[in-house]
Amino acid sequence: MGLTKTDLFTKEQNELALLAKAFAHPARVAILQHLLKANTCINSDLVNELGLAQATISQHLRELKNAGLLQGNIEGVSMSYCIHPENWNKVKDLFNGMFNKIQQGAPKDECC
Amino acid sequence: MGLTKTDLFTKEQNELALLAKAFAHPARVAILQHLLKANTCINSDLVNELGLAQATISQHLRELKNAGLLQGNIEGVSMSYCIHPENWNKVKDLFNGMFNKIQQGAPKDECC
DNA sequence: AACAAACATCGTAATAATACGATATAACGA
DNA sequence: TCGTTATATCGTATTATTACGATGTTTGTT
Repeated sequence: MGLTKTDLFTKEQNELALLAKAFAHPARVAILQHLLKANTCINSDLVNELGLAQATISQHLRELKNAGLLQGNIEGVSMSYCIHPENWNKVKDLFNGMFNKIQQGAPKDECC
Repeated sequence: MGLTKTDLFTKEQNELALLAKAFAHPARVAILQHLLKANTCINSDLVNELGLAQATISQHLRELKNAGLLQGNIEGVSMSYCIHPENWNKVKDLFNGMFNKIQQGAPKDECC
């Protein structure tokens, strides 16, 4: 036990869950929000900004990159990160595909 | 260590992360998708639908309820769950507030 | 070449999440 | 009342996440 049963679910369900997991830590939300403002940043910017250790920031950046939300470019001695625009919009559409499935004028006493 | 440093982040960042965590498991995504279609369901529906144990489904339902995404009503001997419409729309707006902050016509070589 | 700056990765301790059997509770029907 | 049905909760084994010091690697500088 303790292991998510991935095979029980659809590809879309697993994909959505993995993406949500990328957003599921305040440090990663903070990194994304910082990037939305600043466009670009490096590891040490975030260490100063957030107050977490360098190794911790690096780990969060890797997870965001693995999820496809960020891309990184070598910029001299440092690593420049930014949001991956295409993927960002795909993720946005994927979430909204779910968010918008709700019936707005739902029958009043259908449920709760 | 191993404990998220909530105090380092803003209220919004922590709130977004908590909500994302609710979406961060394929079983919970599946439950939400089922509810978007069926409007209403009970625990045992989901046990049949998803193939997880009753206790596991109950646990996932509680997490979705705690996150404010679901509401539940006693319906005779069973518990009827549905999506919480107001909160659902609030969550949608919260996520889109982030998703839409990206500059669409971003400068080409600004970053990556 | 030697040093510094910027990161990534490793190792690991602490904590959280996942899954489910077992058990408790509450409502309905015979 | 007694049994059945539907769930919630408890306990717990397993796995995943989080955080950071230590160390390695790469690039630029003197």
